[in-house]
Amino acid sequence: MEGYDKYAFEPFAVTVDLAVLTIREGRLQVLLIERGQEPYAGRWALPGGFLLPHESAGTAARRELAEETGLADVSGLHLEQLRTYSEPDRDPRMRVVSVAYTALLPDAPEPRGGGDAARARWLPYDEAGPLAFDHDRILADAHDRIGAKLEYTCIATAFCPPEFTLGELQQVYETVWGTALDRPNFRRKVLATDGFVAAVPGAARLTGGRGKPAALYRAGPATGLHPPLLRPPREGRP
Amino acid sequence: MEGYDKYAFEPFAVTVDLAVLTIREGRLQVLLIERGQEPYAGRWALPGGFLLPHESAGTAARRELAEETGLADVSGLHLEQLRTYSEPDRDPRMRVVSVAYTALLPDAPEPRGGGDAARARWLPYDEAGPLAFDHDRILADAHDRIGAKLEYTCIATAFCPPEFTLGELQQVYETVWGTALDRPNFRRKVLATDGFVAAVPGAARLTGGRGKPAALYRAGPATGLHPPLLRPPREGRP
DNA sequence: TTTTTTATAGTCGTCTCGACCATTAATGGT
DNA sequence: ACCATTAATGGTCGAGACGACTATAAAAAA
Repeated sequence: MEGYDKYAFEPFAVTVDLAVLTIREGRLQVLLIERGQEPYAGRWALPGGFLLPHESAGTAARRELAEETGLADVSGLHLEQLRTYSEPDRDPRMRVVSVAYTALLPDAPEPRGGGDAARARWLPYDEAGPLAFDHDRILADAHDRIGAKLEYTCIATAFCPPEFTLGELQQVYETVWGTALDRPNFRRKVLATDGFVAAVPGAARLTGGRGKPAALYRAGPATGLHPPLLRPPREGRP
Repeated sequence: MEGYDKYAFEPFAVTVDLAVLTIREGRLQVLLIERGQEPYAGRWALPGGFLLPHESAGTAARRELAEETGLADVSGLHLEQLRTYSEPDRDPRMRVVSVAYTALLPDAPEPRGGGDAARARWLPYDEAGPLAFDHDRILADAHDRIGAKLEYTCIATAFCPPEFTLGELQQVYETVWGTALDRPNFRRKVLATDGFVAAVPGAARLTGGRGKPAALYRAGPATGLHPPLLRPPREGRP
């Protein structure tokens, strides 16, 4: 922050990129848009765009999220800064520094193609082939971060609708981590963690299919998990 | 990343800011430089500077770290991106987007005033009065992040010299967290965590003052802590 | 020598967690 | 109507981790 007068500084273009994640059909899916022009024409990319002159990166991210998903109200969604990507050659045309954000959505409406005429769609995380720019890296970083934060925060509820069953919450963990969890143990842990979830008092229940109907819960006031809900250690020991 | 031709984009200045932390005299201290010019002339600020045209933020951060600390070799130091600050009014002169980094130093040489003629010094974290710009916020975020990462990573060794005692390692935790830990329990936990520390085979020992000499350890190959070393819960329950 | 200081070793009870098994309440098929 | 299936919920049991605490060892200071 020193040397304003001593050193010349280069102007950069600053953008935000969004890794918008949801769980559809039991799979982790990501919102992608198809690029219409070079470079990477025809390739899929994370949604994003330039910061407007008087916008912070967070504000720009929320604006882009609204535009790209077509949702009327994005104020309640979980939006979190991931990290900033600034490799000099990450955009072949010019110097672009991008602040990446991760957004978590509960339900998954088919995206109404955003402001641009580009196509937009959900794609399963593991099928999101090679993306444009360094977006593969950004997406992988987002997945890592979310997986880690499931352990010691309550963000799993951000993937769920306002009222959800413990089975749905468990599916979030299993889908993001790619591992199976023991249902009674998961239940015991979640209910023992103060403020994680709150039972819907009306003893309401949901009928999703067959089997005993499940009790409904809402997200609780807690944000952190103490002690954490640890991911089961990988089997293979190299 | 769409709309290059549709929307005009504003050029921004991009800087890096560094929260350089160390432990001196049993206290968490931060490297600060005194601003010589307006705005915030005479105030203390985090070191930092503009990205050079062909530099990534990480490269710029490491360069600034070397310049500011005067250390010959900063390649082994722990340097990690914290987050990006982009509020439109964070610098009264112009639009500046800053990528903040956290650096952890083992020993703490008195800083040789960097390239700029500004004064540089270590200051205890809790005495780092009001800083210039939004640097109070950045510094607090860095402290939060480091405190959290002590729980589930091995970064504590980044505060220690190449060879250290378990007592020194424990002091890192106690200083950053501001809590006392039980020595035998801390020892048991660290030694039980595979790859956290490795005993120096020569049965070497260090004489720091009185008392029984302690065995020396080096940082192990592990980076994560499974299960984590949880911070003791705060006493007051609001 | 005695006291002080710090490192290291060990104990014990509580709590958590993983791996199970059992029960309940719904659906679908015969 | 009956039974198999499915999923939620409830509970048990043993291993392990952790907090609190006591004891021993090895050095310097008094």
